[in-house]
Amino acid sequence: MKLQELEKIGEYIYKIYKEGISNVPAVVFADEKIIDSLMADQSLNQVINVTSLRGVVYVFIMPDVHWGYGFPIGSVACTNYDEGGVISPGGIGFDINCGVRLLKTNISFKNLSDNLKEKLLDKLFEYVPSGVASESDIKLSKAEFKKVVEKGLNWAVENGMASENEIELVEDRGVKDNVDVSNVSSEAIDRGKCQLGTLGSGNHFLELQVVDNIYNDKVSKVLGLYKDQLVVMIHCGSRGFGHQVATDYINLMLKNMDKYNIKILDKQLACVPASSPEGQKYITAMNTAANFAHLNRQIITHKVRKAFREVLGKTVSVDLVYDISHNMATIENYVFNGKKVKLVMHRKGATRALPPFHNFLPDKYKTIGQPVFIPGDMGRYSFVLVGTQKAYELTCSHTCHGAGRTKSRNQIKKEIDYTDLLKILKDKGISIRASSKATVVEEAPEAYKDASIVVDIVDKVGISSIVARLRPVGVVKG
DNA sequence: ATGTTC
Repeated sequence: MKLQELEKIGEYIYKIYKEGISNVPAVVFADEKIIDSLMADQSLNQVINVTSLRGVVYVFIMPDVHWGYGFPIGSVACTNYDEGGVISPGGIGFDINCGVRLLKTNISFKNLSDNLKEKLLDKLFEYVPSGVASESDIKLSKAEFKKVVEKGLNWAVENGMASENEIELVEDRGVKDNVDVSNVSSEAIDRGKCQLGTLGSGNHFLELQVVDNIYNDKVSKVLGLYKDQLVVMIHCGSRGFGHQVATDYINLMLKNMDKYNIKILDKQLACVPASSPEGQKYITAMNTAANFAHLNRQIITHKVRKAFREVLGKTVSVDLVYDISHNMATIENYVFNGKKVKLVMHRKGATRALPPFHNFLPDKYKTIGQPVFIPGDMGRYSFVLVGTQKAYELTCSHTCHGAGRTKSRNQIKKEIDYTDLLKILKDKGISIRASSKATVVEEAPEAYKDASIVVDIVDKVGISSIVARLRPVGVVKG
């Protein structure tokens, strides 16, 4: 390669740098096959575009990388806050604070009859609205909604949908600092006020899963996970609310970039200095949407508990393991390569993977590092990992977020038939409830890499450490 | 991802 320099710098580690464009190299964690597909794809240009942003100091690309809006999904972009480093909504994504939470039950899967599993899925599908325009049974006025999103998970505690102990297991206790709903548009509030406790569509899901394999007994024990245990994984975000916040601020930034003399290679990289008035406003609006997403996953958890109790009785327990975010930006002082910098850390399809004894960790997980959940596709596996010291040193404490798409929605629709897919899943013991057949086909396992491949890479590189494998047995989709 | 192509 000439201008687009790709250099292998270690086992599963590459650098990408384009002379005259990149301010810093992107460090890519991948195997050869992933590198090949990256080089053949638009996502290569997106990686290079990110390395050209003003004030960018570190770019990390994860093995689940694929094309996204402006920034590739599977990227971490850190800019220097004190030196005019930018913040860009495209580096966070439209679904602000999309994330995953894992719930553990006190039920062994072998004790759950098919009949009860089906009943449970019926109830879950009934109680958790899913699909694009789905609305919640919680309908708030605009004024009420504003208070609710400012309170974040504290509102769930006040309303009996979460316990004080439980919210310790959510990043920032589910209440972001620096929230200001007055920087959120009236349209966003309109879209969000009837969507709390709804799943959404696309790759979002609620799954009944079984702990299928344990790779680390000690850590599993601390997390309260054991083989054959029934668990619940929830993957969703901030719905139309976050989407509108992102849209509003992309437009605002496009209008204001000239003022800061910012030139970008793609309109989708719209950005302003994080310390500018527009940047500050976006940060407060993004944090408000982040509160929404935490609350959304919490309210869904409450509904899951209701469904479980009705089907399985009062002795059933459904406890939060942890709640992670994979579309978010934070501003943090970080010591990297011996240098202390205030970083604007954009993570888009990337998960925080904090090392053991990090300040941000809840007491019960201090010794093991931050729990990391990597959802795979509906037919194969999802994974539990933990953050490591090596992630602190190599990626400012980040790892991957999923399997990564290999086929577009349109492509997979041409290849897979809904009825065939349902039969294949049924033969594997996986039942489905979905509000849209098209969505199920778009999310077919064949449209994704096997999450095992991605997880194996991050584990071997050491930017997180594998703990357990989870296998889906029931799926609720939008 | 999304009141599914502003």
